[in-house]
Order: sequence, then structure tokens, then C-alpha cells
Amino acid sequence: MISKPKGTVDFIKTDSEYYKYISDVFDAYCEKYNYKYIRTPIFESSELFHRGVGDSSDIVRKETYDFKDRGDRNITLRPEGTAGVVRSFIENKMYADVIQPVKLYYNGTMYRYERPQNGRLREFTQIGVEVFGSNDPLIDAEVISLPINIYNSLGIENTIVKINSLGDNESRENYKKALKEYLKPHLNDLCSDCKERFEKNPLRILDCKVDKDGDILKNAPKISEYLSKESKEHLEKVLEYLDLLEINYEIDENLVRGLDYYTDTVFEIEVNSNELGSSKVIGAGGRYNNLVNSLGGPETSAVGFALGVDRIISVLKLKEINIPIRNEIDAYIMYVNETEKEKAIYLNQILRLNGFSSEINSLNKNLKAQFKEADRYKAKYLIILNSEDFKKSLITIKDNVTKEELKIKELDLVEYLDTHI
RNA sequence: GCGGAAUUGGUGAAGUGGUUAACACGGCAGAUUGUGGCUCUGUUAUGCGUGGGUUCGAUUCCCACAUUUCGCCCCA
Repeated sequence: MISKPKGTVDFIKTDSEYYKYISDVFDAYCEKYNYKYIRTPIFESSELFHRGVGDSSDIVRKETYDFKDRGDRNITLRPEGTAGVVRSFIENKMYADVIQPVKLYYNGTMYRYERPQNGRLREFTQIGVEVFGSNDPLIDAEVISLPINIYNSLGIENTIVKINSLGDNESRENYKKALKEYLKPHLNDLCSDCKERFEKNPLRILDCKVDKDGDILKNAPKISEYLSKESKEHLEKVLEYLDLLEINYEIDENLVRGLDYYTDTVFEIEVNSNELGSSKVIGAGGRYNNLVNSLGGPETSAVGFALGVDRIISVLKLKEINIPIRNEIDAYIMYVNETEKEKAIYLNQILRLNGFSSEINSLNKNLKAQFKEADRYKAKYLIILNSEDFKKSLITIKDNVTKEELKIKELDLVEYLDTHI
């Protein structure tokens, strides 16, 4: 037997219904927020993902699906949604569009070559939005409030936004320098992972799970002390607008993002749950005013967020939140002999074309088994064909709830169902 | 990349170094039922993750691998 590749998942049965439902809710909200749908390729030139991501790019490279195609091109399966959207924004010169800012949403599978664990797959689905061309804090607030409102609408409450500002390039570099200077004498007291982070990605030491509660990190310099006046004002405005929108947030000065292109606002959305462990982060994003430029476009402000659909599904299931699932059909048509079968095939189409969901047996079942099958389909009405009735153009219809049964004219079938369903 | 746990039929699972690997649900066929939903009977093909090894003999012990799962790393 061939089984699915490691780290992939089949969405079937209720899972696929969850997936569809979440997508639908997300799409509907994005449309209300006046975002436009964008669909970019699942694979891109490798350099798109291996540029503009700063000094952690060697790590990033290891965790992407890279391959050469038959034309000897370096191809990478997208590990996230933003880069492709930014590429498309630049390539299609959307910075020159009449309508600004450009607000886009996407929905698709992403690929990372990682060890699978809770809430982490090699192929996973993210949905997200990106806004280009406005540095107004109201956009930051919009991009944060959108997912919150989607979660609420899905029934996920008790979410909290963790928010921080990384400032502009200069403030961040200054801060990085100060942090390293502060940590240097304490280097031996840090965990082994942090010693490595010290050179590679010092900001992430703030996020360390081992040293989190130690005095070293508690007394470390704060990013807020290094923010420029503009960045400070930007953050204050974002918070003010979040208050206005009644979004719960919490400033988390230790919140840093892995990549260097983020500027000013960064945020994560957590769901309040102990069972979820490390996958309680169900959405994240931030402002990245440098990325468009570093990928070859004009200086363009940008902000976005993404959320993992797989994680949302786990949360919905964990919290036992039910979603609307169609689990019944309007009619099940029953037949025994070939004459009746032909009539059944014909009526089945008539019903479907008139907007009813209907089904017939395709497994040569006897009448008894057809009754069983109709129940499994939760058919509201049973249409029982009998060759004798055909002579009088009659068919038998049975209400499968009340069990009332009557004969009606074949031609009246659609009208009958119309008035009864 | 590192570490822990798991892997029995369509499903949930019990179990053992040795002849037919429980039980339940589901599926199918039949009986009964005014055309099913209840009940009863039968049935469900050489199934114990894969490959090696130990052994007279392994699903049961050992090793490797795969997958799943939990954590670390990383998290765009």
C-alpha cells in the first residue's frame, strides 16, 4: 500500500468540511474588508525565498523543498505566502494601481521540510492578507482586527493579541548591539541554544524557553527604549486604534520574529488553551516596510498576517465547536427492476436540476437495502417507484420523518417537494 | 538534526514464545417484519507496520527502517 508522504494530511469527512467552512468564513470577511483575492504559484524561483530574509537564510534554506526542474531552474515550493504575493505585487506593478493601498488575500498550501509535530506539517494550509502602500497605523489595526473578528465568528473566543514593535532598521540595529553587549558577560549562564543564537539571531534569545524566567533576561534592555520617535508614535497609534476596535491585546516586549524584514508592528494571536501546547499561536503577522524594496520594488509600506488552517481546525475540534455540515439529502429514489431504474435515473436528474439534492442506488441493492441506504443518507423523502404505477403516471412518495406515504402524479413531483421542503 | 512513546481486521480494541488471535461496532446475505429502521442466524478470503536476526517455532524477544505522536531545535 502506498501511504501519504510524511507530514501530510488527508482532509476527509468532517475535516474537509471544517476546511471548507473556515475558508468560506475567511473569504467572506476579506470581501467585507474590501480585500481582493490573489492566487500565486505554489512554486517559485528559489531565490525569491532565499533573498531578503537576512542572516538566518542558511537555516531557512535547509527547511524548504528545493529542486531543479528539467530546464535546470532552481525551484522552491513556497514555505509561506508573503514572498509570492510581494513578488506578484512588484512584477505586476501594482504599486501603480489607481486604487491604493492594495489589499490582497490568499489561501493556499505551504511546504516546509520539517520534523512534523503538534500543529506542524510539511504541507499545511495558510490563509492570510497583505496590504501594500499605506503606513497608516489604522491599517496595522485593521490587519490585526480582521483575524480576531474571523475567530469570533468561527466561535473561537478568548483570543489575545500579543503585540510589539521592532522599530525601524536603525533602532533595531542599535537595540541588537545593546542586547549583545548586555548579554556578553552572561553568555556562560545561558542555555546552550542561546549561546548559538547569540551570534546568529540574538533577538530570539528573548524568546528562549529555558532562560525565560531568569534574571538575565528580565534585566535585559528593552526594545522600547531604543525605538525612534516615529516608531513609538506608530505603536501608540496602533494601540489606540485597537482600543477603539475593542481588541484585547497585550504588549510583549519579548515578541520577536524570526526574519529580518519586519519593521515596527509585529503580533501573534494566541488562543487561551492548555491542551494546545506550543500550537496555541493561531495567527501571526506584522509590518514589513523593507521587503518590497529588497525584492526589487519601490519603497513600499506593507503589513500582513497569516493563519494556519490546520491549527484552526484543531482548535474548533478541541473546543467542540460545531459547524454547519450538510448531512442530509432531499430525496432518495428507489427502484427494483430495469424499467423503474430508467425512470429513477431520469427523475434523479429532474430533481437535481430543480435544486434538490437526491440520490439513487448504484450498487444493485435490493429494496430493503435501499431503505437502509436512504436512512444513512438521511433522505427527507423517499420516492418509491413501482412499474404498475407508471401506467397511471403515478409515483409513490414517502415522508421519511412522518412515514406518511402517498401517490402523486409524476409531473407534480417537483412542485410537491417545493411546497414541502 | 536530537530525545521519549506508539504501530493488531473497515473501526474501537483484548491477548499470547507453540495447534482455530477474543469481544464489540460496522459491512454483506438470509429469516421475521404490509417496504427498511427491532430481533435472530450465518458470513466478513492466506490479518498482528516493513526488513533482518535469535529460536525447533515469533504477532509476542532483539536490531534496523518507516509512519504516527509528544517535546527540543527552528518557526517565514
